Amino acid sequence: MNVKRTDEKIIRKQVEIFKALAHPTRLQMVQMLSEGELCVCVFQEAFGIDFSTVSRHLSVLRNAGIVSDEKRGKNVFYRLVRPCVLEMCACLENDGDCRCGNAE
Amino acid sequence: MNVKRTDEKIIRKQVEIFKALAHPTRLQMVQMLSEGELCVCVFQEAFGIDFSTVSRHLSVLRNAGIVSDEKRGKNVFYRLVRPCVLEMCACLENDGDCRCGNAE
DNA sequence: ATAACATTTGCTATTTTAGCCAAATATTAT
DNA sequence: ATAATATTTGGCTAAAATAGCAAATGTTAT
Repeated sequence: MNVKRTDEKIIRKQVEIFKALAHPTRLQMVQMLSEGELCVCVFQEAFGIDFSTVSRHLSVLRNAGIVSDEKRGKNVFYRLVRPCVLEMCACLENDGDCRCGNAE
Repeated sequence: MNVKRTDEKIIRKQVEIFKALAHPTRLQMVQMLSEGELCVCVFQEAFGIDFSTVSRHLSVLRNAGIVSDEKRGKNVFYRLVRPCVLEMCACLENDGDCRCGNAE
């Protein structure tokens, strides 16, 4: 059988990105960033979890290349650098009736 | 701070889908299905892993609503029911230069 | 220099996921 | 009915992900 197989390296990168998005807190973080950059403290307040946990989640997103960070003063601001993830989420929201790209 | 927060139920569903895609074997399965339905045995051969493992991966994809299964004769065929995941993968493939939806 | 604040990193306990084997189930062939 | 084939499920173990606490780091204010 010669079914299409994608390059291993590409698969690994895609998996890393999907993995990063595969957590409720991180996914909400991404969506909160749709309006623009946010400081770490904002996430901490919004979720009411430990700072260290917030930081870890953000670093998962950063390592996957979904967000970038910038230090200004004593704060660190995160911003979305891969806005297409919002498209993905929007697409998935139309549950069961997803015609995006009508790939068929 | 009144940042946008998506409905919890929607988030959970999205997370389930991303989680399903967040594994190299499953992601390749999805891409193999882009050409059309495939029998379980094809995946088994392609990956050389245990049948039970193949079956488990497929059920993760099915529970997430990404594929559907149909039994015909003594075989079970899986097919993609959410082709937009292919769009997502294609988008992520343009590493670092993803302008899809130009959401910015 | 010291203190206060914001964030990250090291460590540990807990939970979740992955993958195999063996057993169960379902379908077709004999 | 029995055997052979295809797939799923239960049980188990190893590996990975999550979350909190405490300590470390870097930045601004005193």
